[in-house]
Amino acid sequence: MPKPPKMADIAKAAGVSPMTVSRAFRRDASVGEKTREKILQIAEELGYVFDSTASNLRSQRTGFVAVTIPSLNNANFADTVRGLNEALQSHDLQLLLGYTDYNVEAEERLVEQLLRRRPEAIVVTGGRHTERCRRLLQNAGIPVVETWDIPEAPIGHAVGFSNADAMAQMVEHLHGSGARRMAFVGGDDRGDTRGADRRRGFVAAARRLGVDHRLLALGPPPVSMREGCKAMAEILDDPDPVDAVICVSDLAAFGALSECQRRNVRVPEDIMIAGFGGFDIAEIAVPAFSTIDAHSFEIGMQAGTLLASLLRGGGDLDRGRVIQRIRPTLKISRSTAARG
Amino acid sequence: MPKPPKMADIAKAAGVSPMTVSRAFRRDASVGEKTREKILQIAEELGYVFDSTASNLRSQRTGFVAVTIPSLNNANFADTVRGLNEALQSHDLQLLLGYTDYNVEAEERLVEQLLRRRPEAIVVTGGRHTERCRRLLQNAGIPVVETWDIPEAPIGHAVGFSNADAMAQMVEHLHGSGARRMAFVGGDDRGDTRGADRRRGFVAAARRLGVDHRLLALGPPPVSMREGCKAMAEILDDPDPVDAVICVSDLAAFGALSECQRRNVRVPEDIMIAGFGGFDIAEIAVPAFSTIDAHSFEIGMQAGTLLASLLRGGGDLDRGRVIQRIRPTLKISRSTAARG
DNA sequence: ATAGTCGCTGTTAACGATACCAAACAGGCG
DNA sequence: CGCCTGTTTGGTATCGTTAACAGCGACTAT
Repeated sequence: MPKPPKMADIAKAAGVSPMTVSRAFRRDASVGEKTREKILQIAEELGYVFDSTASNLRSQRTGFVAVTIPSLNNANFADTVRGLNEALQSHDLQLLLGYTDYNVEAEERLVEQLLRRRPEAIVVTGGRHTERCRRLLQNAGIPVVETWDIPEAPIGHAVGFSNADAMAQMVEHLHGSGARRMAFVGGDDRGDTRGADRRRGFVAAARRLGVDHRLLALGPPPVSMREGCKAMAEILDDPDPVDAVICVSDLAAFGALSECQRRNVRVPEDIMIAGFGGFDIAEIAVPAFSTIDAHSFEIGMQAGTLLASLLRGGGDLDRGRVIQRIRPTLKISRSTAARG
Repeated sequence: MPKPPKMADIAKAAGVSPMTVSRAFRRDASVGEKTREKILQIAEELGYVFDSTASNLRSQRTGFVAVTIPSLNNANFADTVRGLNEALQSHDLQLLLGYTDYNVEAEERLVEQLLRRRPEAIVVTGGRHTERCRRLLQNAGIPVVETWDIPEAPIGHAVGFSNADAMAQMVEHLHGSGARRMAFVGGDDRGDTRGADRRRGFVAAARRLGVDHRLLALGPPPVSMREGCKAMAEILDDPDPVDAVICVSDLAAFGALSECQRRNVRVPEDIMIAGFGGFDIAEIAVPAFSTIDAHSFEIGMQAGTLLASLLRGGGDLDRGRVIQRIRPTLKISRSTAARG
């Protein structure tokens, strides 16, 4: 098997210097139009594939943007990644994706692994990190964006919202619909700081409104539909049930809703249900249930746009620390309608 | 801002040669245990982060496995990616992910872009590619795995199943439950070859069984819940409705189911519904609906395991072309129960 | 004692592209 | 015709690591 051709081979075949071939492969470079076409054609014929490993080393630019998310199998984070990708791909920036499985130690390892690849920027989910992880990010010398939270002490930029406030809004809405005894269904939140923040917001708002409240924890995140079923089963089996159930995610909320249907418990007449995330299912389920749309896609898009302008934007790099606050939307549906 | 340290700096600080530092950072290399510890400690103190761009170039190994999937926002593909990741991460192989948006031209561009990064292997979804894309993959000189289909003429290895056969199985099941007039709800399938295969399987089986059948196409993939609603609305508005509806994905099936609930159409008594994908929702919805579990995670896991053994497995690289056939599981639920 | 083996460390020269600088060339203008 | 400006092209050194090989001391077997 012959070795694959390199630029020097193309150069020889085209009767130009390797430098000219290099220029022919880049948008910005100045090469005669005819020369470029000839070079590209010869490259195609010889089956040349540009080698970015060499380019990366010499130019000290990889075109990578590293991204850490807790889990791929979560429509919210997937949407954020989609937004990032959309904003970045037109600038020749490639996502380098890794997941942390809702675990800050795993995040630290992952971040180190990603930084070895010399990304030009890094996007992390959440604002809680190990000490060493913070240090790594700070010293990396590249733009850092924390998403989904607005951390108290951001490392670099941030695009997110207050999970606690968003949840508090939902509690107020339910209270306005007449709910007086509420349950919060969440997961263990050692690693899921967003889940923990939502729970905090729930408790704070419930206290403030003087609403009776209880908490259910359901094992490690991500909290799925099945867990929602179990939680609702537990709630309904309780001799002294609640008026309203708020779930840490729409998946759990749907599980809860389905459990009600199985038992012929009416929603919202017998019990109200609300979720979090703005998933399609909240709108499609019967009855549709109330949720909070955190605008996952938008979060990614904004983080991506910010990075694109920082990395490829020309001169105005010094806009300092950017804290982008997204406003989650409360989407009210029949599942939390006030009782006639 | 001082420049970040490189191996030579660590070497100087530790009083050893750069080569020894290099060895200290690798598992396999032979370095004195004391020396290694000292080097790693000094590296940590100086905030050194290993630079794989240089390593990649010199060693001609990147540790990348490139993956193309149609869309991240699809639980099935996300599961496959999760399986891949699980199988590969313990071998120091990083996924390099890109999406094609169900478009073979976009796939071609993506594959070229990915190959520039010199991955050690590439996993693509599906068996249909542009001519140039096939050529690129063939000439890349790395293992190629096609997943989710078993192509007629595989480029390299394959891990998948016959979408057509799987769907035919479902048609047979519905026929066995008494359905005699069926509709298939799918998307435009210019790019979605898996969707197209499922439709083919549906038509073939329906013909074979002499079952009346019709097709609904609902715009570009991915087909979502909303499209399922619309399709079911159309079907129910038809003065001459069908017995059973098979959807190209579970999301569409759930949409269809919810439309029935809105209209108080009973499932399965008035109409049967089946989906595809083995999503959680099929099991949780009320009624639970029948689906085909394609074992998405397993597909990724097997592709990953295969690659790990090819790339890191030692000597037995020559096992030739591997065609791994996954057997999808028909999961039968109440939505397609035979009428009493 | 001597050769052979093993474990560890050092030296040199790449990997394949591009930054940087210099040179060749074309065209415009007085 | 010569000078100047701007575009296109070429030569050289280099990015930071590691493959390949050599060297050195310690230990074992004969």
